[in-house]
Amino acid sequence: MDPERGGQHTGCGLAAKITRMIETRYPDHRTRPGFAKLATEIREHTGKPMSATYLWELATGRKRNLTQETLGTLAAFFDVPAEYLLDDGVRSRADAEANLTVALRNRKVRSIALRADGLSDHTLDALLAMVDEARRIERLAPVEERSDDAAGPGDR
Amino acid sequence: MDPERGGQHTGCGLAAKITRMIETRYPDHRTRPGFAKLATEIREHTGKPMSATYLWELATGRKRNLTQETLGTLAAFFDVPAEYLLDDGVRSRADAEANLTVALRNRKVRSIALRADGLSDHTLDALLAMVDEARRIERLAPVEERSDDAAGPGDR
DNA sequence: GGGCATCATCCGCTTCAGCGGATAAGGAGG
DNA sequence: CCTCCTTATCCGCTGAAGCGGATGATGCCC
Repeated sequence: MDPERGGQHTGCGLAAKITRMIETRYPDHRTRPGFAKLATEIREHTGKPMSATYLWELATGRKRNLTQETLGTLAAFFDVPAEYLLDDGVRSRADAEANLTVALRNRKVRSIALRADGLSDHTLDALLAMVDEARRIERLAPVEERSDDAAGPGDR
Repeated sequence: MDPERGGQHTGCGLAAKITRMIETRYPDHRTRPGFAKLATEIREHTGKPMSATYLWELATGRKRNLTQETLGTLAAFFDVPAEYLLDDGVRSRADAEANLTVALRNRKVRSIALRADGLSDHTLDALLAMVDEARRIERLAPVEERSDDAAGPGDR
């Protein structure tokens, strides 16, 4: 059998998310479709296959290791980012920085990130210093970043 | 086999990503480990199972519909956001925003984006000008930014 | 009451993600 | 030369993802 490796079992999360997404999409639980109807709706709406049984298994936590395809189908139908459906134990450290997507709602920050890509390391260091200095001037709290990478030379 | 649903086959992407990630992590292709060694390394580094055969199948495009667990293992080892590994056809509309995560593979760009958040508009403009100037100096192509999502669809 | 629809739940099946254990080819070292 | 290690590639298996088709229960209409 496959024991939980983390010691912290992370199973029930996905089922709750599915249930919540259903409830969100159909707030009136009197007219809420059952799994059969819902599956049909998903199939027609996304063009991808989806069965009532499987939806039930997901909502009750019986199956939780989805494949990309299923993940995409659900994400498309409920219109949530696919990453939101990723099981809680799946995210890597790099994903923690996906929080940063939040920061990027600011359009200008986004532009800066996009344009900084591809610059030389040396220039990036200079920019980094500038932005840090700017934070100091504007009296913002310094950003804490974990720095533990061993050999991570610039990709590309 | 699997009938194409979209008419647009999106298969080769993942294999290329895997290969690129390997090449990125081991730039010297003379000392680059084979799939067997690599699998062992992944296993020891992440604590999750991974087989050499499967790695090869992924890198050659033979298998492409990963489950969350495998996705997480690879994302953790290569230190990329799990969503980056999502196959190209999987992303929902809500994911468009996260496209930019690709640019954020570069660690320093990431830092800059993180720290730029919260700064005043006026400071951001200054930074934007600087980074644009830096691009000019380094003779990088100017970044074209599409302004398509001006009026947010409302979600998030 | 009897029909008809939909519900949640289950059982059994097919398909494929993922792996173990071959195989042959390419070095390094004796 | 032969042996040992690692490589890429393949074959065949197990287990689980995912589905089709039961089942009984509930509610609506006649």
